[in-house]
Amino acid sequence: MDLYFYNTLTKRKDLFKPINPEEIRIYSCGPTVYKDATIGNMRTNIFQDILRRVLRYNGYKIKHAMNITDVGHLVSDGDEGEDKMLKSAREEHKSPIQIAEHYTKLFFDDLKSLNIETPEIVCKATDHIKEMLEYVEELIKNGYAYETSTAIYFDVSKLDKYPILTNIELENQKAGARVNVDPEKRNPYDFALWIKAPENHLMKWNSPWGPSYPGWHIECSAMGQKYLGDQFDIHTGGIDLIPTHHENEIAQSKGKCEKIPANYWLHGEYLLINGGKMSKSLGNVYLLKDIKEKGYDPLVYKIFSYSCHYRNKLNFTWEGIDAASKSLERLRNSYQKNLNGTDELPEEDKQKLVQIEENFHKAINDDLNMPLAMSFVWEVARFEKKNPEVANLLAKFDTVLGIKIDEISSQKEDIPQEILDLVEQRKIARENKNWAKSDKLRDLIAEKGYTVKDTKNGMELSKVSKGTPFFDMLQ
RNA sequence: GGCGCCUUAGCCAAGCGGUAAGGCACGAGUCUGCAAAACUCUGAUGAUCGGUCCGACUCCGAUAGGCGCCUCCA
Repeated sequence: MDLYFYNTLTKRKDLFKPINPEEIRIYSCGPTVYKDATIGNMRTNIFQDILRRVLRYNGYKIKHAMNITDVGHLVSDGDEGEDKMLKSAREEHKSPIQIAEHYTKLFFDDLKSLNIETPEIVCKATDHIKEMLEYVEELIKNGYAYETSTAIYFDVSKLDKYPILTNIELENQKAGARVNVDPEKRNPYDFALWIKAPENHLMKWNSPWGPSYPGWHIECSAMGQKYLGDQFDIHTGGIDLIPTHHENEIAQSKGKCEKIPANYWLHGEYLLINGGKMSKSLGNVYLLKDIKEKGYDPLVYKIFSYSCHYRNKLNFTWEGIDAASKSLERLRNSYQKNLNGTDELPEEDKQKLVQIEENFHKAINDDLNMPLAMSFVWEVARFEKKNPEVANLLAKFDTVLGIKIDEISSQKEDIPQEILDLVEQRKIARENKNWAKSDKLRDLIAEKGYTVKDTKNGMELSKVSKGTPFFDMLQ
């Protein structure tokens, strides 16, 4: 089945044609590990995960590289200011390496919680200083870079066209309006490839230009080329990376080998909080931890993100999380019911399932249209006949969704004896048709964080955790 | 100043030039001692105005409101 991606490079949906159908090569701009990853960052990681899963659903093998930026970007100014890694290090009284290790671990913990696959290649910037230096030297050799008293700059005027990802005319831009432009730069839009370190700079390496450290964009170019080659299939990142980071990666690659590094550039939109941007100053930054602490299964956030296309802004609200929580619970419920279902599936129904699967496949292949795909997931989840074949289809869909649809809630032995006693008492009360006592016990159990329900098959007990179904049957 | 995006039922949110997917919530019902769960049913003419067209939510223009980028940011 044809696969389409909206390509920032061409500004339209393009049919996906792999360079080598045997292996799709992808590069994703990963985290800068100097602070907690927010749920906004995670939205982008979820989008990248869906991309992987959809490619695999289509039978492709993948070689996916993601960088860990452990030598900081600059804090604020164009090419100056304190390094972010160093700032965190100073504030938290740790070494830059400790900071990087700490936040790298937290980042991967979040990915794990969200059932996001780890890329085949995870590469740290500080492990590739040599490759970066070689890259810069080559740019100088090719005439695309020059040295000033403070840095090595990329000369954008040497390119046939800059920028190419956006339609802006540089003359109309207010370069330097908010940032002081280094007077030694040849063009205001020249960016630093390599920066000469001040005396007391913590992270620095020896180079032909003395103790110094890399600029922001060079790491992705160097590592992308090392692991995926001069040209690979797909490059991804957040939408904010378009005008600067990705533009400059393209510039670097053109300067080095006259090629645009990737054929398809996919960008994920922002997550909004109450209709606006998430920012520390507004105090509306949420972490995955915050969602967990409210008792939600972290995968609830994943479902939540499927309600909106990755190229549209998604507004985060707790109401939305609550809705997603119900959805996750119901989908898992449906899976279990179908797994244990004994309804016959007539040929007609089997045909229907085949048709729905095709619709699902078409939706995910149309630029990862998850909201539409979810509507077909629901069609299956709400299928009238309950049969393991229906469960199998849900499981197949879950290879894309990654919501652990086959997960059931905690085991009986996790339930405290106190609760089990109350349940037993209630059972006796019900047998004696003492409804008043029975209801009172149910309230008491609820107060202690458990929910008890009466079904035809007996009582169901579950911990009140949001997103997991009620499947602890107590006979 | 420049570039760009968005506005669909209470909320979240798709597709589509030919009379609006889905999820959550609400309401009604089936079931149940009750409740819960499950299942069934139920709602929008598409920010406003104008144009093109046999026909527009879907194209074009204008207006209003909201948002993003041009600086580090997913």
